[in-house]
Amino acid sequence: MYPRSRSTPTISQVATLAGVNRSTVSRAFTRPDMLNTETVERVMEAARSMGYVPNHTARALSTGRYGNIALIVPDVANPFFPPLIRAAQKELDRLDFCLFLGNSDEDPRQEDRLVGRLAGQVEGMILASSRLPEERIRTHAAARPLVLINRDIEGIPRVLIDSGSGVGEAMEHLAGLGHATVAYVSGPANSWSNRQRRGAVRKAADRLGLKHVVVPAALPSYEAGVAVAAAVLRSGATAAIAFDDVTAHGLLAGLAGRGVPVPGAFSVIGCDDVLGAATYPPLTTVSNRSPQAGKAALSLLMEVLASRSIRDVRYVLETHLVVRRTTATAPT
Amino acid sequence: MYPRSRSTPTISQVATLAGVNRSTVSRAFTRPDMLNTETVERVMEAARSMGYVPNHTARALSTGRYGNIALIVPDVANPFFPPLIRAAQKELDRLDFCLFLGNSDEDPRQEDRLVGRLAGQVEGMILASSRLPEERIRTHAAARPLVLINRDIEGIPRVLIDSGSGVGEAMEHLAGLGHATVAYVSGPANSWSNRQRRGAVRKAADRLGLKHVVVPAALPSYEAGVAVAAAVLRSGATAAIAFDDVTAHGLLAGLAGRGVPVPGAFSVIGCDDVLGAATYPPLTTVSNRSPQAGKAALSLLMEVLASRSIRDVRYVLETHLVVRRTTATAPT
DNA sequence: CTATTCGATGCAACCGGTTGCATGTCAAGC
DNA sequence: GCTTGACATGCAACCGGTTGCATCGAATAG
Repeated sequence: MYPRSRSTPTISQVATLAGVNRSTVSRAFTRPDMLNTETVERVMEAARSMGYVPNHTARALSTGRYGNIALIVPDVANPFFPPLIRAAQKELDRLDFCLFLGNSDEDPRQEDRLVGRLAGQVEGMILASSRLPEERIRTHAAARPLVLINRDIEGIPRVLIDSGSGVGEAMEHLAGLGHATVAYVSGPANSWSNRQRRGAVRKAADRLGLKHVVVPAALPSYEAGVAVAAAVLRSGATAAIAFDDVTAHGLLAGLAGRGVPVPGAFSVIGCDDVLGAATYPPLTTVSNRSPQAGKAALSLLMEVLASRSIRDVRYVLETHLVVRRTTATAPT
Repeated sequence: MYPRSRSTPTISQVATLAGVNRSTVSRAFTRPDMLNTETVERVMEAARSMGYVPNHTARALSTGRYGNIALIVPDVANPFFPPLIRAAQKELDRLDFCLFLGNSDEDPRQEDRLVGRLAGQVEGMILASSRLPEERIRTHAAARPLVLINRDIEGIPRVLIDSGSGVGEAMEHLAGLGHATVAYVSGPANSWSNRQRRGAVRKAADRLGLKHVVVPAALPSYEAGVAVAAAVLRSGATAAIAFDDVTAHGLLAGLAGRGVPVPGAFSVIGCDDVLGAATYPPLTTVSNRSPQAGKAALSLLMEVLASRSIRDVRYVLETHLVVRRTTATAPT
C-alpha cells in the first residue's frame, strides 16, 4: 500500500511542526515578503525536513491558476511534432508549468473529446494543426485561452508556418530545371497547411506558366506515399511536391519500387525538413520551423494568460527551399 | 476577458436549477444507481442545459483519483520515444486518462524536478529510460505507483527491451562476415540500455572469439555520431555497433565524410530501428519494440493502480537483428 | 503617556467536488 | 395499527490549499 499519510505531507502538518497557522505556511511559499524573515525560515525548514511540496491541484482549485497547459497534436509520432513539443516543453520548464499532451490521431472527434477532457485542468491550450471545424475552435477559444499553430482563424491568436514561401521557391526551382508539369501530393483535407501548400503550388504554377495536378494521398504517412506513386506517374508530371517529408519519403520508395530513378527520371520535393539528409537520395525539401512555432505559440499563450484577454495576433514564420539531391533537370 | 461565471457551471448551480442538494448532483454523475431514475434524469437535464461538466481537479482533490498519469522521457525528439508515447496515449484514451509529458533533457536533476512537480497531479508515473540514480527512483517509487521502462531495478515494476538478444545476433552476423574487431559506440553512461548493450557486445565477443573496443559518444545524437567517426576508425575495428540508430546514422555520415565506403570498407549496425530504411544505405539494426514497451508499461501501471500495491514484475521484450545494407564482408 | 499606525499572524470562508451518516418516507410484515 | 427496513435524499465535514479581514503587539507621533 502507498501510505496516504507519508506519501505527501500537507500544509497542516507543516504548520503544526513549525508552530504556525496553515495560512502562514501558505504565505511562506506564495508571498514570503508578507512575513517575518525568521518565520519564513522556520516554515521552510519544517517543510524541507518533511519533504513537503505544495499540491498544485489543491492550489489550482482556489486560485484557478493550474500551472498546466495542454498541447494537442494530430500525431506525436509524426516527426514534425516532436521538435515542436520539445521547444514548448523547454519554455514551460522555465515558467514552472507542466504539459498535458494530447494525441488526436488525426480524428476531429477525438480532438474535441480531448479538449473537453483537458479543459478543467489547464490554464490554456495550444492546438497544433487542428483538424477541428472552425466553429468548434471558436467555441473553445471563447471559453478559455487558446492558441493555434498552423490554422488561420481570424480573431484567435495563431502561429503559422508559411510554407507558401518555400513552396513558391520550390516551384521556381523546378521551373528552372525545365519541368513542365508538377504534381502536388496532397495531405489531410482539413489541414490548413495542406490547403496553403496546394494554393501556393497553384499560384506559382500560374505565375511560372507550369501545369500542375493534385494527387491526393490518404494520410501524411510513409505508406500513403508509397501507395500514391503509381497515380503520380500516371498524372504525366515529371516532378512532385509532397505535402510533407514523410509522404515524400514514401513516394521515393514507391518510385524506386517501380524502377523510376530519382532524380534522373523524376524529381521529388518534400516539406518540413524533418528527415534531414537521412533519405536516399537526400531529400530536397522546404525548411522546418516547427521548434520556433512551438516556442512562439507558447509565448503567445503566456501573453494571453497574463492579460486575460484575446488579442488577434497572427505570427508568421517564413520558410525556404533546401536543395539536396532529389531534384534535377527534367527528363527529355 | 474569459467569463468566470459563464465558462464553467458548478455543481451547486446545477443543484439549484434541478432543485436538489449538491450531493445529489454529485451522485447523479458518479453513482446514478443510488438515486431515483426520475431524479437522475432531472439532474442530467439541468446539467445538459447549462453545459455542466464535472471538474476533474476538484474531484481529484477529494478522491485522490486524478485520472492523470505522467510519462517522463529523456528527449521527446529522440525518435525512439514518440512511438512509445503514442502507444501509451492510445491506451490512456480508452481508459479516459490524460497524459502529462515530461522531458528531462537527459538531465537527472531536471528529471527529479519533474517528478516532484508532477507528483501532486497524477495517480502514477512511468519513467522511460530514467537517468536518475537508483536510490532516487526507489524513493519516488515508495511514495507513489511507478513503472520503469528500460531500467532494471528489483522490486519496481519494469518493462525492459532486451536489446541484448538482438545485439548478440548482430555480433554473430558480423562474425559470420569475417570481422575480427568490433567497436561499440556507447551511449549515456547512466543509461541501462547502454550498459546492457555494452555487456551484450562484450559477452558475444568473448563467446565468438572477437576483439571489441568501446568508443564513447557524448550523447545519443546525430552530431555525436558524426564526431565519433574518427575515433571509431582509429580503434582498428572494421565494424561498429552503435548505441542507437540516431548515433549510427551520424556515424554513417561521419564515415562518408571521411571517404570510407559503407559497407565496403566498414560495417555499421544501429539499435532500435527507428529510422527504418530511411538512411543510405538502409541501416542494419536491432528491432524496435518501443510501442509494445509503452503499452506494457501502461498496463502494468494500471494494474498497480487497481491493486494499490507493488508487485515485482519484470516484463522483458525480446529483440532481433534486422539485416539491411550497412553490413558486408570484412575488408581484407 | 496615550492615540495612531503598521507589520505580522491568525481566523474562517471559500474553491468544486465526494461521502459517511442522519433523516424522512413509504411499503411490507406481524 | 405499529414496527421494521429499504430506499432516496439532505446535511455537513473533508480534500489541501488561498485570501480578505480581524486581531494583536510594538513602534511612532503628538
